[in-house]
Formats: sequence, structure tokens, C-alpha cells
Amino acid sequence: MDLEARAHEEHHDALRLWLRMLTCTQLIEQRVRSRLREQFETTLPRFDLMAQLERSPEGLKMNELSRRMMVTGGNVTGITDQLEAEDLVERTAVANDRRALCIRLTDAGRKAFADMAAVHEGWIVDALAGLSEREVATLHKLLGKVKQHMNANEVTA
Amino acid sequence: MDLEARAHEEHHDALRLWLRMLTCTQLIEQRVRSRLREQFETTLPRFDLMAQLERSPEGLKMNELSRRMMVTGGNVTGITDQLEAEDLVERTAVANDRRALCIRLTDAGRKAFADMAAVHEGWIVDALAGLSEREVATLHKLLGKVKQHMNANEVTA
DNA sequence: TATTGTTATACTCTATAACTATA
DNA sequence: TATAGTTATAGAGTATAACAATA
Repeated sequence: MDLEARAHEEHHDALRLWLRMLTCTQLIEQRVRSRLREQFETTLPRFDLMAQLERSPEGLKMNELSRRMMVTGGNVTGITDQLEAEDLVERTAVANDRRALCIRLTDAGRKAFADMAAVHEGWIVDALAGLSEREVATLHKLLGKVKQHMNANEVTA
Repeated sequence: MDLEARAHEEHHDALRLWLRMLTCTQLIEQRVRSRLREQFETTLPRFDLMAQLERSPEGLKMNELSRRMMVTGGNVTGITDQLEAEDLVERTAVANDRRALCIRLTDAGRKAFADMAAVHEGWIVDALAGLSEREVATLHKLLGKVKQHMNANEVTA
């Protein structure tokens, strides 16, 4: 096979992989979204925001939340408004910078999240139950390379 | 380590893998969405619909498109309306079932899609360029297991 | 009665850009 | 001037459910 034909094949493989990644993610994501709605009357971005805060008990600034959730700032404001109205998170002042706000889970929020997270983890374990422990590790490692490469190429428009 | 602790660890691994899958997919998807908009004034669902038709030159019925795109019927009608108005796809009658419609790419649609698809493939190749040929194959295989397991467990609400 | 596709509706999520208040 | 967060807006994307035509 000549080089060009080989390149074409490799390109096709990349595309096929991408379509499969998309399919797998959508299958799991749709299931998670509908169960979050049905069982907890919440949404994935709300769950995601609370999960970020759970991992940072000292709280996170709005722009840090925005970066981690990979959405723009206005959206974080909206979701935070909802969760604050339900007393699940709170905005607190930041020392030495009166522009910034620190968002934290409230006690009620921490408890509500713990309940959801336990069930949520079960959904994910089920979804990935077709893989051996070792295959999970391999996937994690390979996707780590993808992530790293994407982040390195961030600027390349 | 006792069995319970081991189970907890494996659960955590599954969750970590899922979060990484989600991150990778979102990184690539956001880039693809914004480039489709900027360079071709189109959206991912529109591109996806055309891609499905491209793979089925004989055309697809609305409900088959709906199934493959993993969205409900009403949405397919809306996207098809747009693309039909731009003469990129056409609705044709189906023999022996006057309820059904067959959607096909027009010649113009086939050409427009070919142009987009070539550029799109380059984006994906770039995004996955951090992986060797062999790693691409491994990922494809392992995600195939995930997909298969999800489809097998479809009913399990 | 069941199925195909359409219509109507409502809601979530998102980006963009203008705005304010601080720095 | 630059940054942190908010507001306002518009559009994408989706599900749901009622509907018409046909099977």
C-alpha cells in the first residue's frame, strides 16, 4: 500500500473512533440526564457544578468554576442563582478582592449532593460494566493522551 | 485490601473514566461546533443528518434517521425542513406506505457535504493526533465494548 | 388500533456582548 | 486599562404531547 492510501486509512480510523466516542458518550449522557431529571429533579450542569464544589470544600471562584465546567461565565451565574435560591450553594466574599466571589456548597447542598452522587456512581458503574478493571485503566490512560493533546493545541484555531 | 474497599476503588475508577470521556468529547465537540458555524454556517445536528444520508445513498426514512441520530422525531422534521429549504436534502415518497417519507441528499447536498466532510476529517485527525495508530485501534475496540454493553442494557431503566 | 411524520410548545443550555464594580 | 461577575439576548438543541394521515 502506498503512503497516501495508508494515510487515508488512518484518517478514516480517526473518524470512526470519533464517531464511536460520540455515540458512547451520548448513550451514557442521555441516560444520566433523564435519570437526574426523573429521580432528583435536577440537570447535568447543576450536578456538575455541585460536583466541582464537592471536590473543593474551600470553595471556588466563579471564573474557576467557569473554566472547569468548560462554559462561559454568564451560564455559571445562572446555574449558581438557581442553586443558591434552593440553599444548596452560597456566595461568599473573597478577602482582598471585592470583585470576586467564592461559591461553596452549603451543608444542605453537601448532603443533597452526597445522596445523588452515590446513585449516580452506580449508573456509571453499570454503564461501564462491560469492561474489565484493566480495560478501564487502559481507556483512562489513552483518553488522557487525547485530553493532553487537545489542551496543548488549544490555541490552534 | 478487603473486597468492599476494592469494590469502592473500582467504582471510583469507573467514575474517573466517565468524567474523562465527557471532558474529551466536550473538548472536541466544542471545537467542531464552533468551526462548523464559523467556516460553514452550519450546526452539528445538520452535519450529522447529512452524514447519515451520505452513508445511505438510497435514503433513509424519518424514523430511521431519528433512531440513528439518537433524537426524537420532531427534531428530525425541523432539521430536515431547514436542509430541504436550502435544497441540500429532499423528501421522496416510499412505495407501499404513503405515511412514510424517504430523505435523500440532493446533488447539491452531496457536494456541499463532501466539501465539509473533508475539512471536518482534518479536524478530527488533528484532535486525535496524540495517539498512535495502534492506540486508535485499541480505543475503538474498547469503546465498542461500552457501546455493545449499553445497547444490551437498553431496557434496564 | 398502531404507526409515520408533523406541529406546537416549553425548557435547558449555550455563547456573545454590553454593563457594573472593583483592581 | 484590565479583571470579576452580572445581565440581556438570541439561538441551538432537546423532549413531550397532541394531531393528521395511513396502515
